Amino acid sequence: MDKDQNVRVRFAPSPTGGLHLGGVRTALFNYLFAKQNGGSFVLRVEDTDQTRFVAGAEEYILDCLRWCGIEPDESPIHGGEYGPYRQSERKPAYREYAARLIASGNAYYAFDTAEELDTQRKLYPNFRYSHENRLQLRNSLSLPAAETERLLAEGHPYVIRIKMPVGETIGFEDMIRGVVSFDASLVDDKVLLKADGMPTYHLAVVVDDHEMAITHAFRGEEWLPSAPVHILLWEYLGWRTEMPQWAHLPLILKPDGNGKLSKRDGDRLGFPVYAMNWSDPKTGDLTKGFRELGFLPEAFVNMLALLGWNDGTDQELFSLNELVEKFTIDRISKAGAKFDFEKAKWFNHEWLKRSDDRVLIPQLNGLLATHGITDTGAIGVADVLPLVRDRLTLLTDFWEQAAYFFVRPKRYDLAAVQPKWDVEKRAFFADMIEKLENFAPWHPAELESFYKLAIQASGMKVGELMLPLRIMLVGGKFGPHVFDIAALLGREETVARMRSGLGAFSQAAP
RNA sequence: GGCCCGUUCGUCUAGGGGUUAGGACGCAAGAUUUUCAUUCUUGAAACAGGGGUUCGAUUCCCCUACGGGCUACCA
Repeated sequence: MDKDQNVRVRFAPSPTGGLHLGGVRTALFNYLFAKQNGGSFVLRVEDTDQTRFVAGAEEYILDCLRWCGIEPDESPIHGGEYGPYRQSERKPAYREYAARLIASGNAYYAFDTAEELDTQRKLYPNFRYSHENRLQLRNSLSLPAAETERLLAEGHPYVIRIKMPVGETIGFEDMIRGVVSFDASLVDDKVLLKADGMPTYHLAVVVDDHEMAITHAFRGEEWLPSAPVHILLWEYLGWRTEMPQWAHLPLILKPDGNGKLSKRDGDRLGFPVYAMNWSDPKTGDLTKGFRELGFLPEAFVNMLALLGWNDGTDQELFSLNELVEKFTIDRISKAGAKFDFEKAKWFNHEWLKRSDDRVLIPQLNGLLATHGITDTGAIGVADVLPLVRDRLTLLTDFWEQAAYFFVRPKRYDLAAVQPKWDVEKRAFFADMIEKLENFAPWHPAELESFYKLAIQASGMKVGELMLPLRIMLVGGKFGPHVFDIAALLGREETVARMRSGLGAFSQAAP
């Protein structure tokens, strides 16, 4: 791979909906390679098919990339020297090049209707529009020139197809897979320009990559079979020496069973497949995203990068900057990888443990706000975070791990207290509440020894009196050390919670 | 069916002609924690099969099997 100063790498999604895991990873690898080589990362929108264009999708894609820390150098929104960056705005160019291909004899007009092609497909199970049958079909190769002229003049709908050669082997060197070759006569005459005048991906990607001076392109492995068509177009258009270097990335597969990971798998197995929430403006359907589930972008990016790439050491945790520094194409694996949500959560746990408080606090305040807490009062997220951070896998776990610092327990895990609750314990707590009202200093260690001494004096077991206290303060059998909690809650709040807890326990099992 | 790509623990993977085939997730056991987690330690767990080449193949070659992708006027 060259360290060319003019490296230009593009990511060209179709804006038809949310950005799928595979899409984000493709974008990431494109970005890493561009940055590593001091080049430009270009976001181009392949909105070829107007009927499938979804409002807001373009901004959504950009937001997802930004959340991941990827800022394009050029895009429909940023602009740039090579614009426009929307395929729909580049329409005239495609027609022109399609015409050029016809003139050079490498493409032809085809007038076959959808029905006619359907009939062919029913007649011949393995129908392919190719050199084997193109002379029997209705196109400018089979029809007399005059007839073609007439059909065009009368405005009959037509498509333009590439004329694949016979007996040629088309090969190229994939940056990941090495030499890949195809027998051109086995590839069909793909449509390049549709009846509506819009290009198919095949024509568009070649023309756009050329006009945008793209030097390297990472795309999913599903594109490998159409590579011969693209190579031929680069050649027929006279640009073969300027063709970008390609890397076909292995696919991300379903965790169970077989096949490509799809949006449905997420719904079915209970994990997101999109980076961020996406609500389809047409159907109103909401597809959940990693961000909203409580993933940190650092963890998301890290997880994605390690799905099919590693640096050859045992290191698994990488920041985006480290990835830029260490990324190498030759360490991308060739085989598809099954997505593992458990591992994804582990990455998040690790990133949560090592993220700076200043990064987490605003996000956690945002989380509290979604639960209706806009003013945390005397105790802030910053006070609570050190106590619970190691217990978090997702950012959103903060609510169940720490909500009791901000809101008094609404109900108690009575089942855990009831069986062993008795008059003696009730008396102990009544007494303890009184004593605590005057106890100082209000620190975890002092509170703990004071409490334990009182237990000893009562003759009861320590274990039996710790759990009820915990449940009074937080409501259940969870949370950090109970005296840390009491210390942070403060005297007034601790005593108040003990009072109402004592009331509830006594009522349930007097 | 045809074409293309692939195949190391359940999963993500390291390795590479001679290794006790390494790590991570998950799982199991133990320790710590008078809650629940975290953490720590330990354990079970893999080279798809068959032929070559070779003193020696998991590693290189071929075949088979299996998996995946593509086979649209979708990208």
